[in-house]
Amino acid sequence: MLDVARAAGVSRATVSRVFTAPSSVAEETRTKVMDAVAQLNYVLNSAARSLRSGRSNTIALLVGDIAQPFHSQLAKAVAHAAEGRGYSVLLCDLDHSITRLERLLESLPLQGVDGVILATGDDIDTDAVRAAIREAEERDTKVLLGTPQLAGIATLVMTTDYESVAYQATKHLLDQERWPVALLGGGASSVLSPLLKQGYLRACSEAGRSEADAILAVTEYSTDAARAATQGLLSGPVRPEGIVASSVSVALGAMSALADAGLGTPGQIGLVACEEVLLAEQLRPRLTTVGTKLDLQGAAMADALIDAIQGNSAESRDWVPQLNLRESSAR
Amino acid sequence: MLDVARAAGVSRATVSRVFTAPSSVAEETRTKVMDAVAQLNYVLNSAARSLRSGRSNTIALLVGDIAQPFHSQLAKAVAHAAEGRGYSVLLCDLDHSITRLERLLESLPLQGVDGVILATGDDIDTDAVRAAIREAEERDTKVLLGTPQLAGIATLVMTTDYESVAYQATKHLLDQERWPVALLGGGASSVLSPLLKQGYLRACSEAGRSEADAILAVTEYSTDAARAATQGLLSGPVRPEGIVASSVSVALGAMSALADAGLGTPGQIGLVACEEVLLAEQLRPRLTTVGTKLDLQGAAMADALIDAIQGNSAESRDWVPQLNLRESSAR
DNA sequence: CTGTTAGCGCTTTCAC
DNA sequence: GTGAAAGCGCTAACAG
Repeated sequence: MLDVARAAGVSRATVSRVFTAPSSVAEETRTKVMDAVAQLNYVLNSAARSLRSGRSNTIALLVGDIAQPFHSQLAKAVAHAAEGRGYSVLLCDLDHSITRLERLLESLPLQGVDGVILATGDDIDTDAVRAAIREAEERDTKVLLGTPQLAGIATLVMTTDYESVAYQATKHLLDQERWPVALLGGGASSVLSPLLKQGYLRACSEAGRSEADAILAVTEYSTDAARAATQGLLSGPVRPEGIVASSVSVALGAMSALADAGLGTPGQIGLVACEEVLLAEQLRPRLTTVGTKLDLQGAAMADALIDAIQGNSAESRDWVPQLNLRESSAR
Repeated sequence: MLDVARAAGVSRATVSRVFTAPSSVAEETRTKVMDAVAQLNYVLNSAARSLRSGRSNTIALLVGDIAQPFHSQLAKAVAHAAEGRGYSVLLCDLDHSITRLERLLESLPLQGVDGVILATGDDIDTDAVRAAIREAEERDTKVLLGTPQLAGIATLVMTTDYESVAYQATKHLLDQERWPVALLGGGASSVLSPLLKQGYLRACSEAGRSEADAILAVTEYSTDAARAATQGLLSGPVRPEGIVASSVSVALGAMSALADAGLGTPGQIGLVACEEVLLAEQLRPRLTTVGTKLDLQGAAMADALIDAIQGNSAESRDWVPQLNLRESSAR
């Protein structure tokens, strides 16, 4: 830095200012410095910068499972938005482990990340997590929650309205005169389950169907479990004409079971998944979904978090999902 | 740190040594320090540490497209292995842009990452990339290449033998007495294409099929393009009895076209994909693949890179893929 | 608008 | 086996 300063005939402080507060430096001086920087191929040392300023220009992205399309698409959007604003993204895969989450939430702020995005559908409401989030915020590490849980506790929340997701999915099938319609998924590990159930039941009752006739096929969020559950449904006393799958994995299980039962062709049993991912377009039949645009939502998450970090006002937001009509629910 | 030192009745230097070279500190002193650390809830400041030591305990993972299952599964494995060794992972999505790659390769080493894993199948052989890798190595930032390209240039290379992938996939179909067998995919943007083609042709010629009878259905690596290409194949003069799809996306396109043509049921046209991902198990028909175990390969990548960073001997390796027999190629 | 100054918290010789 | 001392490269008051 001293070399640059000398080459430009200024002090190191001025060189620093050119990077941190360009507007506070005279136009002319700035160009001189920039020239010297270019000439000497100078780059700021980020470690020194972090040490001195207390900011690392790094955010951590914590996801339930990066191998899931939903999370990897979200990660992509977050990474691009962050890069655009000069931030690096630390990838932390929780692998559905709450212990790991607690550990990360405790260590990351001390590690020096400026912010954390927490995106998972898993149940994470423990004392340790609450305490860690509170501590993080006290240490001036901003936390953005991408889950309906713990909403009050973090400065920023950016969730999807999952009640509406299931409502729209169910209503769509009911509007096609399908009945019964089953809700598939909703294992206890996910905090989305009760929300999806609410939306499902609301659509049912609005359509004049009693709760007693509703079919809640509770199953874990794995494809295998969902396939088995669907098989049970198909061979049960009342075969559903529509299925609302709580995730894409679950929908894949349902599709398998339908295909095995010779019901794979669109038009017979309607299927809607409660997540919008690229894969939906690549399957056959193409999968109807209800969900938000992940690229927009991910970018908004990064932007909001970085705004908060930089002291700009940032707004929490509840995202309204949309129906993406495709073949799997064609009439 | 001073607090800890005082509480333990030692100097700051000793506290530091407890973290950096525990074996150089007397057993007794070490426990005293550890106790003080626990008591005071002390954590090393990573920025200061990086500044002073010149190491950041951070590696960057550059992937062609994190939204692709192949890359997100790899990322998961890398993240876990790195975490286990005390390293953080910076996620960089190239989004298939070589400009972005060049920029990252130039900036990351200066940013202070200790190592870089570059995993993409795209063609990245430009002067700028070669220069950037060389410079990175000169700056003591280790580079691990997860691509068959530029092999000589980086200290570490960890590739999959894609010639063998296509060879095995093709041979598997030929062994089932299927003919003709088409190779689907292989657009010019991917450096894997020529390797896959080689393996495919080798299997054909070993089975006594002449190159003239081979079917190379060149298409981009997108599902839509692959579907169209498969449709062309099915309505062409010689309908193939087997298809080797160069990626899962391509295989999805082929599956769509087969389903549309009423050939979706296993047993009619055999399909094998040249990547092993979790999704293969979730589809119906389940997709036969040839590929390596991504969790092992990703972990090995992280381990090798970190070994190299830490000055331990690290070995490059060419991974031998395996056939994962599933329904899509059932007889 | 620019320079001076005083560290940020840690590691690492070098003595002892 | 441990301590003293000297910075790593940068930023942020504070003057001017």
